Amino acid sequence: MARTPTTTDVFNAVAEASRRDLLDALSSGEATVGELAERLGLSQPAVSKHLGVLRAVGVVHVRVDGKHRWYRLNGPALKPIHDWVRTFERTWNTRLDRLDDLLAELHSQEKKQS
Amino acid sequence: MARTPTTTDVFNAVAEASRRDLLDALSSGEATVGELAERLGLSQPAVSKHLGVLRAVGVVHVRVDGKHRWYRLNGPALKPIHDWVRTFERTWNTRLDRLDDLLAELHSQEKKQS
DNA sequence: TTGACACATTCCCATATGGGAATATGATGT
DNA sequence: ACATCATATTCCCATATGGGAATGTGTCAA
Repeated sequence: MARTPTTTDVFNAVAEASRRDLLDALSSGEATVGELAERLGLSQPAVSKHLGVLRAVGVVHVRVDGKHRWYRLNGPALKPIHDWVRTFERTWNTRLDRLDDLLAELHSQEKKQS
Repeated sequence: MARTPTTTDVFNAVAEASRRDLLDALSSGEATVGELAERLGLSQPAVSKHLGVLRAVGVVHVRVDGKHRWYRLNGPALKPIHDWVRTFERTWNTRLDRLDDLLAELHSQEKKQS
């Protein structure tokens, strides 16, 4: 057999750096194919295809609006990756590190609410 | 161009399910190629090749011991994945969820120390 | 209807894959 | 030296890739 198809699961879909870049770009909100193409310096067909893969594994959703297509991030689809890699977290993170992380996050959350 | 080579980075190396299985198996400690092959039901050459990829991206290390080769997990090499996917954590996790996670982990750590 | 626009799809190609089978390498025991 | 064991490597092949170029599709405005 050949290599596992990119649309098999989120792990394979996200292996490609351009697709991770697309998700990063979408984390700030909805975006159009053209916008993404310009932001990432990719051709329009390239972006369309990458978004097709990301859509196939459910990590992005589309909203059709006239001749535009608004792509939106669907974060929870990335959870399997998080859950898996989290198993190994203890190999580099101590409990105190994690507490620091949590406190830092609580702080940033407080800021956003003020 | 073709697809990004598996040895490019950890993301690509870990996209293949068999290689994730290998890492899972190694999380309980060092293991031999033969052991891994039997545990995962893979052929010896297959395991050797997969380990080669994992080694190329630094997520496993080898220790030569006579005619045996003890492979060992190098967890921190997975951190880039964790760091990246963590950016999206807030899309599915609330602060309280994370607190629950932390408490659960502290509990399990306490158990291991008794 | 026609044209312009925003995307999606198709066709092309060089390239790497993972798996099996076969073979090479290297260390050990006799 | 030799046979054996544990791994690595090579050769094979079907298959999918990502990118560019070209083309198809659907929507809007005049």
